[in-house]
Amino acid sequence: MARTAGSDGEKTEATIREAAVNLIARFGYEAMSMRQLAAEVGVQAAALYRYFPTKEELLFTLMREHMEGLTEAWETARPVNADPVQRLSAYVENHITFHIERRHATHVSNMELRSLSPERLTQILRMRTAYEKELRTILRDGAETGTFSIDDTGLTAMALIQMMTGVIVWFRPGERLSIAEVTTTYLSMTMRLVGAKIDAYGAARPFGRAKDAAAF
Amino acid sequence: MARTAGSDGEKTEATIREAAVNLIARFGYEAMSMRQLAAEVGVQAAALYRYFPTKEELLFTLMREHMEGLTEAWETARPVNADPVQRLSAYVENHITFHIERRHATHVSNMELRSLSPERLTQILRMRTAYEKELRTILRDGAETGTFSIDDTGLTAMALIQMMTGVIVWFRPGERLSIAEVTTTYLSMTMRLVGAKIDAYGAARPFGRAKDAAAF
DNA sequence: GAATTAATTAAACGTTCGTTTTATTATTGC
DNA sequence: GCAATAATAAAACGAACGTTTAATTAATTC
Repeated sequence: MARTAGSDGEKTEATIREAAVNLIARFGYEAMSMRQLAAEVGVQAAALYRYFPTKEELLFTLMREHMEGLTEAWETARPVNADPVQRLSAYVENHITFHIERRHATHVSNMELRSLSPERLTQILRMRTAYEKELRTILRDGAETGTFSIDDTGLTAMALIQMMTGVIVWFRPGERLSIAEVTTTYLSMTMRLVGAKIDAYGAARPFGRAKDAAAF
Repeated sequence: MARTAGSDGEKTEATIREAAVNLIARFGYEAMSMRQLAAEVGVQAAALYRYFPTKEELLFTLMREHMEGLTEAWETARPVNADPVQRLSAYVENHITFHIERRHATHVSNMELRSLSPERLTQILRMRTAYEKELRTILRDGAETGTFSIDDTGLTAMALIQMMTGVIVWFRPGERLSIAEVTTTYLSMTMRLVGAKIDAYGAARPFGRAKDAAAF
């Protein structure tokens, strides 16, 4: 009926975050109750409010940190002074790896946007748009230099992102394919989709050369 | 406080279906209350239970009919005795057209699966799997005859479906692009993604010949 | 070791939810 | 035009929801 032995705020907060991502991904934000979350964490529902003032703020925190993580991952992975093929390769690889490794958090960020207040929705969408713009820039550069042949840059960017993010719907770790195999195949499909020149792509390939060269 | 003048069961049921699809697509199944739905229809909440025994049965009905509609549309559109390129073209065209014209129902069928009971979920997933299998068959046939060059048939099918269905996320009728323009561009991207031979595709093209020939 | 602060429980609050019950009126069939 | 039935309204049910308040104990500080 009060503070329990060995209790630690930082640990509790981390446990809440983790449990919330899993529960929301599985049941949905609206369907997850604060009591259910508290039970999963091992505390009473009231204890959650020491860490997050409202249920929506908890959701927003999860989404914001997911988007920040994605942006940071890309800033780290983004090659400097590279040609469009290399940059597109890096984007695809980073996107798929990041999303597969954070399947549940991605599910939350993609499916629960409508549960955010307008202001918070705008904030998340702004981060998402900025991230997607990076891809559009790569595609446009590649189209202008003749490396890619693309009808509609914006439409192609959306198609690629939907295709790549869709991996989390069917991918299950430890089954038929490894992350690396999935990434390789998606890289190959992406390059064909944007009409990348074989030579330019072949020269830029970071891994899996033999199998993919045949795929073209 | 009882039956109202001009009330008609069939009309009311149709109105409920329509309003439910829109509300669930906008707010989500869990977030939509039966009272909210009733208000949208213009009746009391109790009246809904004359048409659907539970909220979940209502959701299931909407999903089942959406999947049945998709299956029927494909059975009508499916070409007989056609080569893989023609069949893939028909599949893409049917899929995109159907989904764009039923954006809200598609949203419901894709996002609210976790609100179904296990038995109903299985039933919907069975219909979906059967529909997706049609695409895998086309891809496999094309790969075997050398018309397509594909790494992994199952993976490519999932990638294509995610890419095509993703249209409903960003497409808004009456904006920059028409349905036909979107379909044409997606057809072009699809054919490149599966490595279709240009000649075979060009010969099979049902529409938009000039623009798309250039796209390859 | 006393005072302070951090972490939590237990209980309750008002609201809303899906659903049921009962009564009432419009329409239809004969 | 009268009985049967279809279509609704009004009110209520118990349960669950997000959240708040107050009390209580563990850990930390000095």
